[in-house]
Amino acid sequence: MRPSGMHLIFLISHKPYIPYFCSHIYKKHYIQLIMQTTLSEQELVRREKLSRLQAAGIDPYPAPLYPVTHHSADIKAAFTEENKEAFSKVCVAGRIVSINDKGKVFFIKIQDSKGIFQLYVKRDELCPDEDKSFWENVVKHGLDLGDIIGATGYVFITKTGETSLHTETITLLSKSLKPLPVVKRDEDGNVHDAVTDPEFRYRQRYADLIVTDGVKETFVKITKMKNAIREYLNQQGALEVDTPVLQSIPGGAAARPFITHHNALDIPLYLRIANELYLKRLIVGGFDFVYEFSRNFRNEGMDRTHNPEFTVLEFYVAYKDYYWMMETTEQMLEKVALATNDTTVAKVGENEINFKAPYARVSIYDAIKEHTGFDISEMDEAGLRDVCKQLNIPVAPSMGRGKLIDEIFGEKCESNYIQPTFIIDYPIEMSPLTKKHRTKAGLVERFELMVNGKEVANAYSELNDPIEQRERFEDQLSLMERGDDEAMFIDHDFLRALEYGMPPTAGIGFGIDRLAMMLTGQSSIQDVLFFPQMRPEKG
RNA sequence: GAUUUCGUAGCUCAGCUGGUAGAGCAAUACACUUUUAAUGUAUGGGCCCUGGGUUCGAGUCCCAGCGGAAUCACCA
Repeated sequence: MRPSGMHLIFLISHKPYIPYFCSHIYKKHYIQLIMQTTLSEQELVRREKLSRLQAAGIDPYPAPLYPVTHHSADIKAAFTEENKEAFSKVCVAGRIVSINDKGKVFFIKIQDSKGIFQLYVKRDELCPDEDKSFWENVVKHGLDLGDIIGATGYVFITKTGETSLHTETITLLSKSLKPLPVVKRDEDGNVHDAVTDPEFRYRQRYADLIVTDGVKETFVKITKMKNAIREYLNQQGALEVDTPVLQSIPGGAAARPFITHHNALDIPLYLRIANELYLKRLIVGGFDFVYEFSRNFRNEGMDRTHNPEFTVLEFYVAYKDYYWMMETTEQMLEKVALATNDTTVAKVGENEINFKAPYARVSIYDAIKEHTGFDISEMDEAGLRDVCKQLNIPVAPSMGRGKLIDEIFGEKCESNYIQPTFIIDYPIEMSPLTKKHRTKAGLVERFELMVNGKEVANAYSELNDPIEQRERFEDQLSLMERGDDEAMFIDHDFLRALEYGMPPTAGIGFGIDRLAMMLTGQSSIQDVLFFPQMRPEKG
C-alpha cells in the first residue's frame, strides 16, 4: 500500500494564466493538466532532496554566472601528460549522465555541449576537514542523474586511461526534478536501452537531445547546410529578405492553406503556402537577386515526408533563365553537400547519392516514354486518360492535361531518379507562373530536380508577361470550378506589379527539409525538425 | 482519410492455450579512496492506455475510443 504522500498533487501557488481566447474545453483541459500531475516515486524523492539541499543552505538554482573555462571535447583532445600545467586550473559544467559510487570516491560523468567528461571526486579532497557534511548532503545524497553541476580542479588521466578532472570544488547549478531515460553505453560504444519511442523523442525533443546519440549532430549538420547555402548565395551577390507570412491571398503554389483571422481588420488571412509572388514583386522593385528561407504552411496530410510547416528556400535572379538556374543549382548543391559532410556523396538508406555537378537533364516526355513506353507528347486530354487507364493510374474528372501528365510521371517515373536529375520542360497547364518554352509549343521552361526519387527543387523561367499571367490565373479559376481545391487564386496586386514590368527572371524553390534529410541520412522529416507537428497530448 | 500493428514500473522489454504481474537499468539504504554498461547485499516502486462486453475469473479474448508507428491516398 502506498503512503498517502505518494499521491501528492502538484499545486501551483499562483493562478495559472489562461489565454482569454481559450474555449471552455481548452480551459478545462489546461486546468486538469496542472492539477492532476501525480508524481512518481522518483520525482518525489527528487523534490525531497531539493528541500534537504535548501535546508542545508544550498541554492539549487543559483543566479551568478558560472565561469566555465573548458569544454569536454577540447580537454580530451588537447590534454597530455606533457602539457598538464595548462590544465591545472580548469572549470567545467554540464549535466550529470552517470554516477559511479565507489564509497569515498565518486566518478561522475557530465555531458556538456561538446560531449561527455568524467569528474573524479574524492571525499577528502572536497572536505579536507573533519566536517564531511558537504560530501554527505550534496555529493552522496543530493545529486541525481540529470542535475547540472559545475566543477573545478586539475586534469589527469586515471588508471584506466580516461582523461578526467581531479575535482576540487563542485557547485550545483540546477537541480533536475524529472528523471531522464537512462541510456548506457559500453566501452565498445554500443548503446543499451536507447529511447526508440518516436512519441517520446519528438514530443520531448529536449530530452531526446540529451539522451539519444546523433540527434544533436544531425541538427548541427542542418545548420551547416543552411549556412553553406547562405554563404554561396551571398557570394553571388544575393540579398536575403523577409516577406509576409500572413497573406490575404495565398499564392505561388497549388496547396490548401491554413486560414486565420485578423481581429482589427476583421478579415480572413492565410498562412503562406509559398513566398514566390512576393519575391517576384521585389524583382520588379529593382533587386537583381533575392532569396528567403520561407517557412511555408500547408493544410494537408502529414507523414514521414510532410510536416504542416516546412521550409523552402526560394531565390529569384533577374536577367537569367532556367538553363542558368540548372547550372547554379548543381554548383550550389555540390558546394553545400561538401560543406555539410566533407564529401559530395550522401548515404540515404541503401543509396549513395553523389551531388557532384553536372546532373543529367531529361525532358518529362522522354522520362515518361522511357519508363512507360508511351509517347504522350502529342496526346490530348482524352488520350492521356486512356494511357492512365492502361497504366492503372487512378484519375479524377477535375484533372486537366497537365495534372494527368504529372500523375503519370509521379506514379511511374519519379522514383527511378536516385542520382540528382533535372526533369525539364513541363506542360503548360500545370505551371501557371512559368514562361512558355522558347521553341517547344505547349511546354514551359521549367525543371524539377529529382533526388532519391523525390522532388527537391522546382524552378523556371518566370512568366513576366502580365497579360498572359492574367490569362493563366483565369485558367486556374476554371480548374477551381471543376473542383480542384488547390488551384491558384488570382492575385491582382501581383498582376499590377508585373504590369510595371519585371525583367526576365529565373526562380527556384528548394525543399530544405528534404535536402536536410538527404544530407543527414534521415528517412523521416520528423528527424530533421526539432519540433515536428504532433497531436496535442491528452490531459 | 483507409488498412495493419503496438500501448505492462522512470527507461528498455518479458508475461504461453485466460487463474489479479516479472527482469535489467534507474530509485532508496548499506559496504567499498582510480571506476567505466563497476560490483555485492537488502528494500520500495504497477488505474497492465481509457471505457464497455464475454467469463466464476481479463494484462491476456471481443467491441469502441485515445495515442504512436508502418503501408496507402493527397501534397513538397
